[in-house]
Amino acid sequence: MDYNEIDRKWQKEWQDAGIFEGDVNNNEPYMVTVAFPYVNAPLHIGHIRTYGTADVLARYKRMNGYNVLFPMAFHATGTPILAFAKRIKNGDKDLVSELKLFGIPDSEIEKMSDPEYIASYFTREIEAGMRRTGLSIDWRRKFVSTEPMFSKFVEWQFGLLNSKGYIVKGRHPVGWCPNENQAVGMHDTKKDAEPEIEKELAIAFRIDGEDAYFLCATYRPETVSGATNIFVKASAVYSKCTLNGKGPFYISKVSSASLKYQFAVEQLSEISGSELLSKSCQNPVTGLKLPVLDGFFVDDSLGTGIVMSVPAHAPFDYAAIEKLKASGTHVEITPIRVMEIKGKEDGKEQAEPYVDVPSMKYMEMFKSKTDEYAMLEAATKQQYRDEFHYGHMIAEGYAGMGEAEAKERISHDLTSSGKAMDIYVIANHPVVCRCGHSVVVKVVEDQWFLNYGNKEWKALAKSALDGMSILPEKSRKAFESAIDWIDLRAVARAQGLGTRFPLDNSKIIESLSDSTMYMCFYTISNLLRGIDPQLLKPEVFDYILLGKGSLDAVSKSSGIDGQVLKRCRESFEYWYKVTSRHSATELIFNHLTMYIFNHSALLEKSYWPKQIVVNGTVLSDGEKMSKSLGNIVPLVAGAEKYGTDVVRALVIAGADLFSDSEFSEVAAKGIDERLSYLMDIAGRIDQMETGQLGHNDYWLYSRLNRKINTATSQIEKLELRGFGTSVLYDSVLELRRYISRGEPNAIVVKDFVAAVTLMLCPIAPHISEEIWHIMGNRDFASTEKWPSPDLSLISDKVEDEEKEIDEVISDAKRVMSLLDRAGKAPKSIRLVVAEDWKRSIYRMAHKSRNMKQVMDLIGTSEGQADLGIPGGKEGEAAAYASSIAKRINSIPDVQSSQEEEHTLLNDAASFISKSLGCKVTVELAQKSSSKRAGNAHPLKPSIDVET
RNA sequence: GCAGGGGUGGCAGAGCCUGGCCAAAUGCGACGGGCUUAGGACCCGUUUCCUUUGUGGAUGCGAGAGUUCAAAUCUCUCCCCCUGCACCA
Repeated sequence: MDYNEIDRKWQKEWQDAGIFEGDVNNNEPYMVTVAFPYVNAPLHIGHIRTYGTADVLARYKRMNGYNVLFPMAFHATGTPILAFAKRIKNGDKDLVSELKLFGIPDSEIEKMSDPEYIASYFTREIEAGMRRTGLSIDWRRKFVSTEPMFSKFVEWQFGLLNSKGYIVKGRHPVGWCPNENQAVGMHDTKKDAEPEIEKELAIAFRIDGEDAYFLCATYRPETVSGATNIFVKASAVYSKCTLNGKGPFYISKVSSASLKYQFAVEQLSEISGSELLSKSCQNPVTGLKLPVLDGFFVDDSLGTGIVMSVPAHAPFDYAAIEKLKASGTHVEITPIRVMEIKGKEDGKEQAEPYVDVPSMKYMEMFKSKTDEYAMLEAATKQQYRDEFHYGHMIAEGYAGMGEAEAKERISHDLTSSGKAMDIYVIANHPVVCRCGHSVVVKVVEDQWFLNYGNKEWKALAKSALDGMSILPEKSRKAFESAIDWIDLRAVARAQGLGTRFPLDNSKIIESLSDSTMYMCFYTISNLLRGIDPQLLKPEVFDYILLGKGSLDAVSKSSGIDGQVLKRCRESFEYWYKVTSRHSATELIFNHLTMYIFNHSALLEKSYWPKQIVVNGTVLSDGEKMSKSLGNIVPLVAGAEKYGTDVVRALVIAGADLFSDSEFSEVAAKGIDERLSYLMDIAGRIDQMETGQLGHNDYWLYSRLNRKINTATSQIEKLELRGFGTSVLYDSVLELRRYISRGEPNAIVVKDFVAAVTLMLCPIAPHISEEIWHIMGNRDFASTEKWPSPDLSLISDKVEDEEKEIDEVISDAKRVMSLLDRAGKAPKSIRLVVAEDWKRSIYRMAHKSRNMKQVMDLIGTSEGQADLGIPGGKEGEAAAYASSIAKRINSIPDVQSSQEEEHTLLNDAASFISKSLGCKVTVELAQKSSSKRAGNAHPLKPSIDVET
């Protein structure tokens, strides 16, 4: 079928009819918003996961009579667009080839050294892509996050946050490129490595006979009392310097250069590492005299370039000492153990021989590693892991404490007595900036933060969350932890596009923080369009969003027409009552949580979000879509190639909300086949007969109404995988069976296809619309009423009976194939229907799930009468009951009588006969002459194949 | 490391909340057959093992233990995988 033609036709019809434009009216409102796209790339099919899921909800709600608003805007603030422009300017080949992958012409790429142009180009492209995908968006409300009128809104937001005391000032470590002199994040580094910043404790070891210290950075300050010596790198250059006026300290020259982004560093002198070897110092806790040694593993660019050596707890330290000994250096060092392992139940440590030097044990554990360095790394990791979980201090002053507690206490003790200080390091060093320089840690003073750590604010956010529906519900826990976890968030940056930070005009508001409330702005963006942004003073938004002040006063002071202000207020009040927010799962820990916080802080409770929906991503043939793999499917190209609805169904309904969905050609073909089948049937209804409804017809009605019932509850919860399977795949199966079973009834098929088409509409709107019109309807399926189930037509009995027919056929086929193997050809088949007393026994067994009770009943004459066992059949009944005793737990609930079953099979005999290619007769067990009559069970007639 | 989500048949993926018609839906793949000049599409069958004029049995849902008349489903322990971890959209 020609999807493209159908897609375009209905997109145009919808557009012309304006059915997706939402305006205030008397119906119940429902507003759906999605994380707006960042305008530095075209859409690929992965985007449709989130946008499409939101669209499904919007379309579903629309069909349920809600007045739906699904708006869209564009995100352009922040640094990526600037970086993008710069890369184009520098002729970055990777970026250019990536853009070409999306089919962007050279003539356009050339112009992209201008950030403005990038934003406008992709804004157009993305909108076109969304339109091409049939998203039911009200485009009249679109805006870009860099627009002046939106900036005014953001300024209002931050002014209000500040007045509530949620903005604070402090110091903060960031990844920093000393060469480019700016903060760097993941997208600024080679291999897109995220600079992981960790805090270490730098401990000062007083040098004997000199007013100076060795400054050792360590992750494990709790082991300091086990320090037996100091390691330096003999070949490196060290610097004697003060940090923030303290010291003087010896640290490596390289580290002194990077630490100046954290401290005021005053260089005093330089000295070679080998010269340090003659010095000694004191352990700050135990007072032990520590020699200085050359450590083979010491890297002068890590930490401070000086390491405290704890051989008992650090495999590297132990190994370095052994190495020195082996090379003939005179070393007299006894490892000192500071903790022991308790509570590990595998018993290994009881038997271990190196109890005084635990690190030896761990080295032994990984001795199979060929590479010594890898062995030591593995040993270090394992030892730390064990000691973290099971370690208990034995060192004086901290005995009995767990590792974590001891670490905290010792750090505190050392820091408060001036013997140590915090320093930040790049944990995954080296992280290299795109410019080629190693990234260091810079502590930014006077940084502005949103204080998400504020207790009252957290409580507000929690209560907002409690009042919200979260889909899928199982992700609620993630939100709860996110609210607990989120703390200070830097909010002003030196660079990037965006809104100036009201408290410091030299800064730009960070781009995730400026997009936490923009959903409100949709309700008024179309009304404010054309108004001079300068008029949008805070009191305007106070009035519109908070209902503060009087219309006249605000109109007068702002200079904005009172009618406009009034409509804005009404629009906000109307739409923002019920909002559903959609995003991908990875935004739970930042955007979505910030969204909750900001809404709960700024708006009245009645305008807090009502629902958040999160979804997984899209894989392409099992792989994550990535530029390097070249497996990104651009959205428009995908829609053109496979058909919009095929892509939509695949991506949206291909997986559970929370898991990743899979895009593959094979699956696309599968969807295509089903959609084509439905369309084909719809076109053939006219040629079908009508007549009296038979068993088969009631079966299809039962299936249909059951489907409507369950599918509706599934789509309510956006369980779209199950929904899609039931509405698309199962429907096709059911229709096929129905048609092959006998004369299809036009009315029944029409009812079925109509309901299925309407339910399919949110997922596959274009094809549904087409089918709907093929069936002779004039109005849009998209605005049609969602089908409601007729529960009275749902019948377990009818469905069980049809299932019985299918099973008779498949069982008979099996028997026939066995006969075939034996070289016998079937002549005719007799189906023998089980007696009613067997049904009584089944029912009893099903109800009681206790065969003894049933047997007891058969044993009494009253029981026999109750069960309808004819005289003389007691023995047979008891034997029968015991024969089914084994499967007591799987005895079905039988509703049909023998008479009914007989009629059913008789009526279906021609169908069964046709399926088997053999004559079929049906008889009652008590009247049957078949030897196999006794084998008949309720719903499982005995099949006697005569040869 | 912390937090969240997972581990089901050749593969993908239901089922798990609310234990029992679950040898486990559905799809894909594979194999055999039909249709066809042939291929595709379509249709039928098989796809853990054993048994077989059938509706029977064994094993079985990451590993182990437990609760129960009964466990893929409930409890505990362990192993493994995925995602996120902040100034970055």
